[in-house]
Amino acid sequence: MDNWDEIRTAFQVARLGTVSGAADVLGVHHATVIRHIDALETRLGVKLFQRHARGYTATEAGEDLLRVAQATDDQFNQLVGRIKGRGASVSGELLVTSLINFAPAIVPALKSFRDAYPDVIVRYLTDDRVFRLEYGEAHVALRAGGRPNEPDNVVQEFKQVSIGLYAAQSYVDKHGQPRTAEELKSHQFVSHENAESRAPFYAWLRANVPADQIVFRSSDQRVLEEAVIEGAGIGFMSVREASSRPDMVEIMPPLEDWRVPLWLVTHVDLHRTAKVQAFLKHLKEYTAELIS
Amino acid sequence: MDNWDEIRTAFQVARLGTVSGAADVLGVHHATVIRHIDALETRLGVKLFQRHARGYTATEAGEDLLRVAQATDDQFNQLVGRIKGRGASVSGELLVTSLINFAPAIVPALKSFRDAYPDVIVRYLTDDRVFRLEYGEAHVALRAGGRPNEPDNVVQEFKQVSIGLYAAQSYVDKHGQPRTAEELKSHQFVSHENAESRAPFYAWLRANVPADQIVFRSSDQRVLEEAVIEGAGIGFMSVREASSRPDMVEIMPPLEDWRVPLWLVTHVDLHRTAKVQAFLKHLKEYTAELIS
DNA sequence: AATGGCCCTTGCAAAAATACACGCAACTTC
DNA sequence: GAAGTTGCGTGTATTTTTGCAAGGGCCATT
Repeated sequence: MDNWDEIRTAFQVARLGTVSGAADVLGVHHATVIRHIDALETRLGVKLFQRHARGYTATEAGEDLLRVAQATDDQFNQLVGRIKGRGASVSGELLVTSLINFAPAIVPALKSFRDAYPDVIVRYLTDDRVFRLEYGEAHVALRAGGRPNEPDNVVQEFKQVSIGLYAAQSYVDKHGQPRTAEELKSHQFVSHENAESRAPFYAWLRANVPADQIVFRSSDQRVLEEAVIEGAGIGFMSVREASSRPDMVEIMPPLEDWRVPLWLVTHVDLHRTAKVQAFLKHLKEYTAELIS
Repeated sequence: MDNWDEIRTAFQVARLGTVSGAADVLGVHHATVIRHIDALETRLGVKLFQRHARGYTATEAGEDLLRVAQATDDQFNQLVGRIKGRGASVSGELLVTSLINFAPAIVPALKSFRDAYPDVIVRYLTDDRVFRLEYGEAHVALRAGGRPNEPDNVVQEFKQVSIGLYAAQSYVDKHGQPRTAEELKSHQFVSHENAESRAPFYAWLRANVPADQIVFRSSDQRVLEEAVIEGAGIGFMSVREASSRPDMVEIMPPLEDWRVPLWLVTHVDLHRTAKVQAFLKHLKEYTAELIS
């Protein structure tokens, strides 16, 4: 059955009993209604209406169509109500994604958001791969590093994470605390597996510390943090993370250059929706206590 | 929600995930599909799909539409199946109408028809007024007298009822049996209330018997028959009806002129349907034993 | 019996929807 | 990485659909 519009036309004719009445309701010309009915009957090979001087009377087939189309009309009206309401209200699912590193900061924000909008079901996805907003994999993504520039994505600068150089108290007890840039070069370091990491603080490390002093490498940031905490060497850590731990020793004051910008990214098609806007607003207001 | 076709288009896009695929299924150009989606989204004010290089991915609203439209598609397909099946098979209601006089003849035919087609529900309507086929009041009408000539009605000649002039044995016992036309004029007659009745045998009566000899009148044919049977006077009765009663005396042999033609009338919109055709065929085959 | 109103029907012109064609971007494969 | 495939986006021409207006039938009322 192609051409649902003809069914809709026939529905109104069956409901109202006249072609003229249906034409008025549908906002089209009488002739159009007649042509729709004729086309539908021809395609079905069955008369849907009996024509007479006072209008159109539905046959059994027409009555059957009336019942089905009435249900359809109701369903569609409800659908439109839901869709329009969904656009205006904050409900349904909210898919947020980030690197796993940000989970400790994001999760409380999500919890708080859910408290504010109990109709929302939160799904927070983390993975090493970058989720593709344009495939509908996420509504909001938190990205770090260089400004994302995918087309069709709306990018907002969110915050900058201050990064400092730290060692565990146990490391300092054992190896001493470097005081000058020259002393640094003889210390042991923890760093990222990928030597060409684009992060500015890793670039700084490559420039200021011999490669053979980097004694512990991993591809996972959480592993690197653990290594520093365990005293395996000197390494980078967010200021916020380090200050929440009692036994971290700041080796150098954080440099401007080391700061990592964070970006909130949404797909352009979803950016305007009330739900996404509400979440972005909530996240920014929550920001005071935010981000490791 | 106007434009159900756009919902159908969106349904296929949501189902298949690509505009091109939907266009193939729908048998239209992919540009048409894009325009439908754009129009629908503009009207709703909500994005139904996220566009990306691999196709279209449904948003929440799109998913909702998909579910509703899938149900609608199923409903419509079932509807088409029922309607086409109804056209081809013999089922549903069959509305037959006639004057009450023919009930004794019609009812057995209807019974036999129902035995042959058990899926049919028979409704047999009788009334003094003429049922209007064009309003869908009946599928098949049995009419007597002059050939019906309403437009849009298909008229078939069915049978002719032979009418004779009869009296009850009790009447003959009391008043004797007239042998000549002259003797007839002094007998008592039962006739129709409406003196101008167009039936040819009543015209004959008016021409051959003085009005004041018509001593019993009624507007109901069944009453007139009862009157004749009770011996109230001489009256017309179908040959078949009279011959089924033992105590009827034929006053005159039936004249050619008195024969009443019967007509089977159907509305042109219904005449071609299998159900009506089956009934007409059945009725004609049943005709051997038919019609009082 | 005549008349006005309502409604359907049909030919023709205008308008709208559609197909076509080309361009572009992303992904796949060799 | 270069060529091929797939799929979307948009301007233009064509086809289809629609609106218009005149015609005719039926019904109810006068």
